[in-house]
Amino acid sequence: MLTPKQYKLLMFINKTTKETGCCPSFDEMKDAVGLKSKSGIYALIEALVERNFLRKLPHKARALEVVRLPKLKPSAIVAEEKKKEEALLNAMVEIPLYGKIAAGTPIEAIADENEKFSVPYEMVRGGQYYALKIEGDSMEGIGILNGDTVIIKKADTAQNGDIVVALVDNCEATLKQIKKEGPEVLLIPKNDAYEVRRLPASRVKVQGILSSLVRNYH
Amino acid sequence: MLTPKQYKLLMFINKTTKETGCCPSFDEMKDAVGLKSKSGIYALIEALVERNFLRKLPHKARALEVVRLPKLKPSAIVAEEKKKEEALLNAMVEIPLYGKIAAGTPIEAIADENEKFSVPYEMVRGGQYYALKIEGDSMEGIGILNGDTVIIKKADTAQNGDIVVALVDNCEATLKQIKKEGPEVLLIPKNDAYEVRRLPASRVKVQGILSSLVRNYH
DNA sequence: CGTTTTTGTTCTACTTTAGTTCTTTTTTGC
DNA sequence: GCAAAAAAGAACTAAAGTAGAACAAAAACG
Repeated sequence: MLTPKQYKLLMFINKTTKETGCCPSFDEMKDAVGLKSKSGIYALIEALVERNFLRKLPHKARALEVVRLPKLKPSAIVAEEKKKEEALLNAMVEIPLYGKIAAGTPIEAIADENEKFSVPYEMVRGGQYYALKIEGDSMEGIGILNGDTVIIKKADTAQNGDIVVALVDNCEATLKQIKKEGPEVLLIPKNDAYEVRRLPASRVKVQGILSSLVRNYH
Repeated sequence: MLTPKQYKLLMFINKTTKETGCCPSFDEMKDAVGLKSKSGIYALIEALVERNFLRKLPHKARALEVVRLPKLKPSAIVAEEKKKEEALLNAMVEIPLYGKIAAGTPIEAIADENEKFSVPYEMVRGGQYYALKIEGDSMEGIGILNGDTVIIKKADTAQNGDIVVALVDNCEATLKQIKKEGPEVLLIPKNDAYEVRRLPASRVKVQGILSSLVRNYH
């Protein structure tokens, strides 16, 4: 349908008009698709207009409109994206470190937007993740220790038995195993020194599921 | 679609109309977008009317109406995409994954050169590191569980109390806490079901010190 | 009401930015 | 290695933006 260059240009035009609200100029386009002369852009745009992907208001500058987008990506683009994905596999990703969460007595999970935690991309593929620093020993029984960093996948539902970040009464967050019992929810610590909390389901919100754990010794 | 100036003016008109309840005058607009003459504003407005972003009630002053605004992506999405790009630049380091090590009965640390484990660079800064997969439960007491991956810093000496990879009789490697007692060395599991091994120092070689731990839950 | 002030429109002249067309060069695929 | 396609580059045309002034129309005001 489209050549890779045409596809790439069309996507760039679509993206920038949506992001900035105004159409890019030919020079901006040539930089974006990696050409050194805008005559090439002209040819690509003519082709896209002819195929009815773009419309241009005649005798106007910066006046292109995306008519439609192709359903299929050119195979060259698909291959390129696969390569990018592979590159990501060897890259690191920063996820927000939202602060400390009690594995003992519950405290608020403080949302400090500035702190970041770096993890391998594979750990956080497909989904939104954040990190929390464990404070307390209530989950010691399953090897989650004071000072560990846990990586949480955002979710608002969980299976019975999952370790979840649970928000109680909209003000205190805690890491516990969850178990549903009819209209009630059990928050189960993994340390005999702590007691299971039994709460009406309405007071408990799941904010994420434990996905990984990282501990540094020295 | 729009030129940058047109976009800026449209946004200004939209904003002030909503905030003050009445449309700004041409002079206010020229100050807002940084022009010194309002004739330019006139031209911009004509262009916006022509593109159907504005409507003006004829023979009225301060009588512009915003018909529509260009569709923008939510800024959150824009920011997220930018972050993804930046993530590509973040480097990860691959360290050898030497195979499974018993945290229970000792087995050989199999040196499989091909397997790699990716970790954030910060975790393995300054020193040589390798990864091992934990098999067994002998270190459960300090939160090192079956299936965990531990990151070991190469070293041939250790402090009392360190968790080390110890090679016994040059053939079996195991992860244990180490303690020196005169001519002997104690290898201490952290699970009451296992017994402390007491060996002459000559039979035990330290091959590394536990540095970090990574656990994946799902 | 008519006068003053504010506001909008038009015109000219000019600069900058953007789009088009053409020729030459490079790349690509048989 | 040759023909076709793609890209680069220069030269040109067109549109957008800038500025100032003159003027017309609408709003404000006593």
